[in-house]
Amino acid sequence: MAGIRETKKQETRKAISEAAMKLFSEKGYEQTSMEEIAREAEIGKATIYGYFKNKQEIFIAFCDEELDRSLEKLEINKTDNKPILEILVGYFAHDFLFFENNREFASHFLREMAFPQEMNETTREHDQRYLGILDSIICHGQETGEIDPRHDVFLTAIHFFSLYLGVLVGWFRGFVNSSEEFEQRLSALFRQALDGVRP
Amino acid sequence: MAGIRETKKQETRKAISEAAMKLFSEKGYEQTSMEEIAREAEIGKATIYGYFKNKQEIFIAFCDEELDRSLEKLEINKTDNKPILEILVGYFAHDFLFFENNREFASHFLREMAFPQEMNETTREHDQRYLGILDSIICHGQETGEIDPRHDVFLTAIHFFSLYLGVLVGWFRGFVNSSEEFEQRLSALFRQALDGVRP
DNA sequence: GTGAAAAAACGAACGCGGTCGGTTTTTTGT
DNA sequence: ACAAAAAACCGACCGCGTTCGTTTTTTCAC
Repeated sequence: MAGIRETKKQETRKAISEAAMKLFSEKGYEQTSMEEIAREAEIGKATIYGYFKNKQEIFIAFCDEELDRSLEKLEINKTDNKPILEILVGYFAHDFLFFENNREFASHFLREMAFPQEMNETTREHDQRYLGILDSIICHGQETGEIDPRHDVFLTAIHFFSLYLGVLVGWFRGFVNSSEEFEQRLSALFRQALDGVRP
Repeated sequence: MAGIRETKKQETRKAISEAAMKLFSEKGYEQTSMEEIAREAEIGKATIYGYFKNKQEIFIAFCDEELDRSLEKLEINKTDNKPILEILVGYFAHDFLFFENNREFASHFLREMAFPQEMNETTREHDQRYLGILDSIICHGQETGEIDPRHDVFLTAIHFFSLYLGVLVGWFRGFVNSSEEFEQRLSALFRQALDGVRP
């Protein structure tokens, strides 16, 4: 039976992933040791390294799943007939929800996402997927005539994403303190982006 | 003589700082151990912890000095009579120089700066100083009539800073690969911010 | 079935960041 | 001048992430 090994391997991987997820959620990333994860998954500490390159990678895997779930939801209700400003704010506000509920995770996650130590395939995939959705929102805006079609779609997507990132940083640094304030700032910046700041 | 202790203390601190700087530059942050820093500074490992809270903080101190030097230069030649776009791009391009020449540092530094584990006084000071300069550039733009004075100065400063951050992230993720490309992207985004993206 | 090769699991050990307790050096007060 | 207080210093140690070498389990040709 060529399947037994493979099945067991997948089970072990899942056990590690779930153990880590549980402990990370309960006590935070730093406060969870590899030994505890191993104990929870009922395997030896060293065995983990056959499945994940290091502790950080277990965390990233967890975040990836979370992000996947998050992106799935987003891809569904993007065809609304709302003004572009609302769609964009809604998109990022949804994204922000996860960060707000998992501040410690968010810090780790964004560090890795914004300034990765090494770019791997998964990371690149996420980039593409994330920016792809943004692109389609911008395109939609061009179709409804809310955005000038002469503007490069990718560049414009980057523009709005940058503003989101800026507000996120503001949140981490204590300039923004609630989700209401978050959306408000984001709206204000997006309006500037749409209308420009020239007289 | 109340001076002997103080003098020696300063000397030791400097020795640690210089030893760390030297080793970080030579072999990178991760590859430099506290023991090596201690050996280079000709003190015991534990002594370092009387001067710096942890390894990260030695690094931050180094970056702070570098940033100070960088900001000093910037504050001087801001009264040029160039168009606002050029001033802004010049401002950030100058900032980027340091990152480009110290990529590994930059990654660590920006992680800490954008998503700090804890906000301390020094960090807040830098925020204020950095945004203060940006504020004054924006004000200058309002005076020359290039920026609508009805826009909030702080918000507009955040806007341009966010775009800079976005391009930086792009650089780290491999979307931007040279300082020329960097300035080009930045200019394009700034132009969008100035003129808006509506038809 | 059987035995050898391949894969997976893991106990033991390593390296490094960080801490503790005790010793030495400097300052202070008389 | 000299003890007592304070500050600086450091050897030894701890905990954790990661690696190594060995043992156990699985596979598969015969």
